Amino acid sequence: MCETIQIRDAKGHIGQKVRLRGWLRNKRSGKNIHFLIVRDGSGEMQCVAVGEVLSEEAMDLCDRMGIESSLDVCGELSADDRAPGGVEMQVSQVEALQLVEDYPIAKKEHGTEFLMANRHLWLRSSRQIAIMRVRDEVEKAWADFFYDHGFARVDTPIFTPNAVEGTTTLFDVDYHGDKAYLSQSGQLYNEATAAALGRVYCFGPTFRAEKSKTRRHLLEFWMLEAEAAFFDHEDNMRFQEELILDTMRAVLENCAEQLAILERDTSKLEMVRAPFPRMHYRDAVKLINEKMPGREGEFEYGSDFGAPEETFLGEQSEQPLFITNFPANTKAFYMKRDPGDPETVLGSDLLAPEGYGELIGGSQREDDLEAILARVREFKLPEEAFEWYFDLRRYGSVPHSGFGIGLERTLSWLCGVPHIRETIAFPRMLHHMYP
RNA sequence: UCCGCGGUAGCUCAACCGGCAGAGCAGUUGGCUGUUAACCAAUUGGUUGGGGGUUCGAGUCCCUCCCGCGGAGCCA
Repeated sequence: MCETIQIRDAKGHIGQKVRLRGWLRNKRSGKNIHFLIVRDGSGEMQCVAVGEVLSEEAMDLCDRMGIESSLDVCGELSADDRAPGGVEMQVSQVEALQLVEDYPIAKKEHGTEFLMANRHLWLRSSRQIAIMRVRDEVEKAWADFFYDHGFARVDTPIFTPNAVEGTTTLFDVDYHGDKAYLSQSGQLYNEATAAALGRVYCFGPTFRAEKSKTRRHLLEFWMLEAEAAFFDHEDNMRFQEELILDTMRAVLENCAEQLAILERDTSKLEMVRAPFPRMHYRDAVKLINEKMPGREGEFEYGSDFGAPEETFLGEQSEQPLFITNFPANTKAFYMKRDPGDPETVLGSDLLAPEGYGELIGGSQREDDLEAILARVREFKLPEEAFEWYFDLRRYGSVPHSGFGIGLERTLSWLCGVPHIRETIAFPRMLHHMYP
């Protein structure tokens, strides 16, 4: 038996007889010849089966083998321009692990409903495989980036005892008689671990029970949240710029093939440069009221931007855009007020270019005990639940900042995928939990 | 939750003013020595989302429920 290889390594085995194990992506047949397109997860290979070489039984097997049959083939690899990818296999031996005759997903178009109901099979398509590869690349890039910058990954709990924000909808679960909530952020815990390790981040699933039904919302999504002691608002934004640039570099360098499958216009990514433009909330409101088609003069100072405003602002520039200094009453209680502009906070949202929406939300945190107590009271939050958090302001409080970045939204932008449901293997959406 | 659109063959869709429910793909059978979503020919396949109503007659009109899609709201 010859050596089993992964298709991605095929170019290094030209002239050798090798073995592939995988699934039949597609098949084209002529008299006495079958072109088996084999997929093994790492790539695709055209395997040519001809009657002159194979037994009658083997040719008959190829004839009966349907799309997504699992198979085991051996043969010599040769360079051939007629093969997609430039390398093909002359099959000398073929075995089916399982013959499939009725694979539900056809080669032609399908609707969203059908594909979502068959998400477990849809994942086998080239486009979905490409997106999952980019996702893997981004996760690796993030892990490397934070490690290289001295951040320790300290994961935060998913069960949490209370609602951090009064207005937000959380999923509740029975915690042996007590009510617990699924985490919507590890931020407060990050502040505790940052006081222990200096620079930390957590990365995990985040749950939001809002009844959002849009192309950029999931009920369960993955968020990376970073927190750094002694970072101020400016340090925080500069660090976010570095993260975005490094993520983009990793994807452009290592996922060119995937971006090509996704037909992503990479020139749009290549032109991204730091520093990203920064826009004061007040100026963003002014811009919307002066320039946004159909909404001139309609936007009220003091409210948060909706999806159309975010899209409009994102489209104003080819660079990611920081919106800073939101009015304090629209943002979370822990954000520090801007001493030079006390109605606003030292926080920023980073909007992706091309209208892909908000990627990052970050801020410098309020580090003064009296100020944060006042904010908790102002927001009518249960003080006793935050006692441990106030301790962080009682024992060695320091200026610190952090941010959260959504993995799926980052992928939507990098991959040029308009709907977030394709950026996670099994999306959890409003009224949609199967498979 | 609200607004809009939709549900017809396994899949993607068509069916004019209410008048015999149709095509492409898939499947099946046959053909083709190099295909690139292979191609060519033939062929199978229907409780038109469920329930109720109007009508001589309903995929089509009305009521109602269910499901999906797009958007809004909501949303560190």
